[in-house]
Amino acid sequence: MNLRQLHYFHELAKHKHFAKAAKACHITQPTLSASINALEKRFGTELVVRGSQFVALTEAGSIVQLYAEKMLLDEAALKQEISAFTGSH
Amino acid sequence: MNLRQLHYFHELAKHKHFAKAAKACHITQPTLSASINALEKRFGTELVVRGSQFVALTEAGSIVQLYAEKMLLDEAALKQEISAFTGSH
DNA sequence: TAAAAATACTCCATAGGTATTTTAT
DNA sequence: ATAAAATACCTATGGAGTATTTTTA
Repeated sequence: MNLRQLHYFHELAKHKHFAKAAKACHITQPTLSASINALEKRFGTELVVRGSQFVALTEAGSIVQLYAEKMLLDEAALKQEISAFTGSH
Repeated sequence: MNLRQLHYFHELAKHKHFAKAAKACHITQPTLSASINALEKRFGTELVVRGSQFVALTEAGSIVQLYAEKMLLDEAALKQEISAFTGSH
């Protein structure tokens, strides 16, 4: 599990479409698929329901989404604080 | 920037000693050094003061430490929630 | 049958290690 | 002199891509 995977997962949860999420992440669809698969393997549970008209999150997926959002906001805030710091010196 | 780097950094901030922190992370000292260097390069600022009797954090390093602690706790909580979830089904 | 995701590969970047050197006590 | 961190080098894993196949609406 890493922040990149959480970012990709968050975009997938938002778009509910692998190819569109991949485009938003500036990567290809197979790369996004592989990343989501790796995350599911790591957690030992499926995070998305595949094969229907739209992609839905599983219960576990919803939990991941909540934490992903929070942690990605923290990541952005940290980068912001550090860049502001370096900029002022 | 990734969670692994934040974990290593957090252990370094705790131990104030590269070799001891590396041991706590179950990696070697050069690997920890490289990871910290990569983090500093990414942020464009030094995070630790080197070359004295003890390792101190820079101002930027203190900010990183705060976020690292928070994000690592979130990571642990997420893993916990997911494992509890998978365990119950 | 068309679109969406999965699969099968290939390639490169980076995280890891061991051995060694440099640098301060 | 010794201990701590840096550097040099090598290896392996994993994240990226392209091309293709499978699947389902």
